[in-house]
Formats: sequence, structure tokens, C-alpha cells
Amino acid sequence: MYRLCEYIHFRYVNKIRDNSYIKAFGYHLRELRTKKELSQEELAYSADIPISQIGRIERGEVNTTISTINALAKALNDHPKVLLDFKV
Amino acid sequence: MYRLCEYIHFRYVNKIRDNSYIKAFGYHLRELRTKKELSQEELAYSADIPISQIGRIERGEVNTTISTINALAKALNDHPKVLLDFKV
DNA sequence: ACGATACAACGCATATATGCGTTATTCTGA
DNA sequence: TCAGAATAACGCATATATGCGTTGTATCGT
Repeated sequence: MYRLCEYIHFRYVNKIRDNSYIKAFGYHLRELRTKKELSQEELAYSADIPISQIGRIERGEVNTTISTINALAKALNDHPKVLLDFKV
Repeated sequence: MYRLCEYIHFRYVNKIRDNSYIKAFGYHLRELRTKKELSQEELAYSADIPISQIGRIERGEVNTTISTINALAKALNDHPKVLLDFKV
């Protein structure tokens, strides 16, 4: 039975998203940014990311992707792994 | 002029996604997994992620989120930063 | 008081990550 | 050679990350 998905109705649930982890990441990013005395706007400009997205990340509203982490790391002159170096 | 977005037509472009970086990440994840002699299916089960998603990540087809990295790290008994510890 | 600066919060668009199933292909050991 | 295991690849659904603009709020120096 190919293409069974077309005929079966099921409820989609994203199980992976982890709010406590993305909040911890946002807090950590804010610490890295403020320690380097950068404003959100300056970081946004360096990383070529909209400032609104920087805000959402720091407030822990979004489940950031590794490409974004890479862009932020370059803007902060850090290795990407530094951005994940925090405790939950 | 509030809600200007409603009236202005503009083309949306995702500038952040970085295919070479997500490919390098996938290759690195595959190395971590095979070094521990785990099949994709075993890793998928431990991390509670669909096996098809593990495959897509390792083939560098998707821009993985930090929640997924966290889940994979737990399943691999590594700190999340280990998953970003690679060269592009 | 007031203008400037920083950040929060919203509104809405598109692209895509994930979930979950199936089918196709490749690898591997007896 | 060939059956089973592992992986690739596909199909399609929903949730959401991002892009880009605006408005709201707080702080601060003057």
C-alpha cells in the first residue's frame, strides 16, 4: 500500500522542541553578546540576521538552527561549540 | 502606517541556511554514531527521533535545530557542544 | 520634559524542520 | 548467490524558523 499517508489521518506532534533548552540557549547567547558589549542591533548587523530574530532567540521563543548558530558564532568571533557551552 | 506588510509585496529569501555547514554537521554526526557502533535505527530510538530524520540530518538535507542536537547528544552520551566540534 | 537608544512585542509572509509512514537501494555475511 | 540489515529516498502532513517590517516600552543622558 503505497502513499498510505494520503488516506490515514493522524495528528502531528513535534516532540523534539524543548522549551527549557532553547530558553537556556537564549540566556547564554545574551551573556556572550553583552560580555562583548554589543547591542542586539550590532550583532544582527554582523551576523546578517534581522534584529527581531536576535530578540526572539534571546527570549527563548525559537528553536534556533545550526546555520544561525554558525552565523552568530562568526559574528561573535567564537567557535560554534562555544554557543552550546552552557548548563541547562 | 501600521501593518504595512499586508500591502507591500516582497520576495522572501532565507539567507541564513548554509548548505556546506549542514553537510559538514551531518558528516560529523555520522562519525560520532558509527564510532559508537550504533545504527541509525538505534540512535533514532534512543533520541526519540524518527529514523528518516536521522537520515536526512546525516545526508545534510536539513538545517537541524538545537533541540534536536540536544536530543542526539543525550542519546550519544555527549555534551551538545561535542556535536558542533568539527571543521567546515 | 525630551530626544535618543535599546529592546520587546507584534503582524504576516515564505521556507523548511520535523513526524510518520512507505518503497527503493546498497551493503554484508553465510 | 541471496536473504536480511542498513540506509536512502520518497510522499505528505503540521509546526515553526526565518525575513522584514512596524509599534510599544523602558532607560538614560541632557
